[in-house]
Amino acid sequence: MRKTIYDVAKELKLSPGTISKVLNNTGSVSLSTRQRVLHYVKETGYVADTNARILKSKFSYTIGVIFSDISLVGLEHPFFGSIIQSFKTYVEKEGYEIVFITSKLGSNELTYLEWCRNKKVDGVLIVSGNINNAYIIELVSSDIPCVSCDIIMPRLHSVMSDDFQGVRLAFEHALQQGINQIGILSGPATSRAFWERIAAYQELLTTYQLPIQEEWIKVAAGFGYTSGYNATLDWIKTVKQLPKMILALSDDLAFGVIRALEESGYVVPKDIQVIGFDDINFARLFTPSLSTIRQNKQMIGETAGKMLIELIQHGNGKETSVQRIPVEFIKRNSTY
Amino acid sequence: MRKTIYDVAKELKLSPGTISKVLNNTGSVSLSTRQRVLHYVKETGYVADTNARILKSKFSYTIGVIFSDISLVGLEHPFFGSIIQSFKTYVEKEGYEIVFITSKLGSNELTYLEWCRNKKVDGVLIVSGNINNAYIIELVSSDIPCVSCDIIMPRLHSVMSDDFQGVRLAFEHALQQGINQIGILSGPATSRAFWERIAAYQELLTTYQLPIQEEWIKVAAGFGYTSGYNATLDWIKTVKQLPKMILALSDDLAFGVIRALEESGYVVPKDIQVIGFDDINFARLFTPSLSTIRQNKQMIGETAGKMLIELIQHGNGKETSVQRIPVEFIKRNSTY
DNA sequence: TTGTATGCGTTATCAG
DNA sequence: CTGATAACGCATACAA
Repeated sequence: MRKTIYDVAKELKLSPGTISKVLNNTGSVSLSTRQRVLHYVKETGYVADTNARILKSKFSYTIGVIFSDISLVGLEHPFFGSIIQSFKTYVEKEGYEIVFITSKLGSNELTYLEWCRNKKVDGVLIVSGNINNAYIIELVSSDIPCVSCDIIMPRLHSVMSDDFQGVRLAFEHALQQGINQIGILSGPATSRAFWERIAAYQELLTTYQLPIQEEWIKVAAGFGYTSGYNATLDWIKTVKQLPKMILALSDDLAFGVIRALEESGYVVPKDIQVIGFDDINFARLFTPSLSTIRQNKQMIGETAGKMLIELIQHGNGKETSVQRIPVEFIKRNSTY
Repeated sequence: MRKTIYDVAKELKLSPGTISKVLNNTGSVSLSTRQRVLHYVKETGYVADTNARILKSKFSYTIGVIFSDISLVGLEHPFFGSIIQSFKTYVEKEGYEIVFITSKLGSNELTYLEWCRNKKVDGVLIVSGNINNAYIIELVSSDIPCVSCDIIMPRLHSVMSDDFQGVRLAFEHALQQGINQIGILSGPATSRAFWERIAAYQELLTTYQLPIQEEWIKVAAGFGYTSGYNATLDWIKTVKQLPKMILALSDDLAFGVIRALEESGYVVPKDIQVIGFDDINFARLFTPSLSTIRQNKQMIGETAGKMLIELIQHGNGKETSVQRIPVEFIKRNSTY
């Protein structure tokens, strides 16, 4: 049997209450006994039972993670997977633990909020999810601190890349070379990141006084390589004239774009330059190596962790905020 | 406040004990009241408090996952990340939940076993870890069911790829073409998968009566692209004659091999054919697209889940076993 | 400052 | 078959 707080109390000839106090830094206890307890605890390796503790108190030192499997890739997602990892690393350093929220507990179907109440999670990271999902709305509307690194909603704190800056960097790289025929290939506009970048694209066109050409905005059916590939083939077939530079809104899409262009007889970057978005690991290994807008996944995850813990510990949490993490243009061989 | 078992007892004019019985399918209760309770519970959405439940019983319906961050990439690991994902999906379907074991709880340092005892995890998946790690040994030696998809130890059940078959497939592909100069590029032999494949390589050489040439076994310093690249450059510099086919023991390494060969003036596959191992997503997008030994990550994760749950529920668990999942040769353009 | 008592929400063991 | 009642291990308000 595991050692309980009663055991250590007995061995130290103290009361369980006193032990609890020094372990939680609460109440008042004399320095000498405090040290005696601390010392004993360290020697013996006693640590309070987590479940009993959570049952009794209102906190759990646990953070829930919502990862709606949009594309069913889950943890292997090249972008969100990294963010979760750095978030996890950060909050664990702070003594928290992460656990995936699943909308079912054993065999019971639960809403996210019910699940969180049941587990008494202190806060939740919404990695990705749908703004219109009723469960998400319910959760965000509750008193549980939430931070997201993908979606933006009222009463939700978000941390994500500076998408506008990303698109602007692509523009600047084009204009520097005197290129003003810039196209954009997006994934499904159901994703905030995508439509926000499209909006940035449109705004920048007018900023730089470039003609808006609807046919230079192409939307692929999915998020991955194949979608980018197919969309580009279709694009080539239907457009009067292709732009000189294409900004693909994810590296995966960009890979598809490039292959489709090549197979259609275009040379990248000579005929058309291509820029990706994300800078996933393989961007540099692709042929041609991919110029791209690097998102700082590590900082996004870490910042989200910092922000969430701050909200948990010092409350004042239900205002809307969006913190933007700078992106960076990485020049490789798919552009000049 | 959340609804408790007392509330539903009161509303149904029953005792809490009875409610508990029907919820847990234990003890005996009349069909009529059982149905009444079940119905009420479904209507009202009551679900028992997890922490109270775990506190009282000895199980938690929770599975711990150990993922020693060998290479610090964590969840983004292109191979293990996928396995965890499919494992997670499977066990969640069975009503279990996964949680990462971290060797610290709040601010306390714990051994894996202590951590598991504290959390009362029902079983653990050891995704990757070191055979000589004292914590791992302690855990595996305990009564807690463990399954691994990377390491092999006494009293541990393992499920992993059929590495011997993988190497054999590479050999067969070479011999089919009349090629008998086969080299192997490995990562650090601290990894079971690597040294096991090297052993298979050596065994197959004698099986097929090919001369053993020590200089055709090359060991890179790390696991990734750069390691493969550097090792290959070094290889080229020091070897009398390169083999006609190189089996790289991971796709990442293979990418490095190919780039190094190309930069040294060799043409892949004309001069030298290269085969990878894993079939990560990017393998088909590399140039040339990578022929590789595909590991069935999905089945590994699922099988591990199935096996672990079986052990949890029907015990009889502390024998050593190794279940091998078939691999598959995927022909692409880095070989003929 | 320390100890005692009660409750957190369950499950399980008994009587009835 | 059903209902009290006692743990489970801890935290906390309160009494000493």
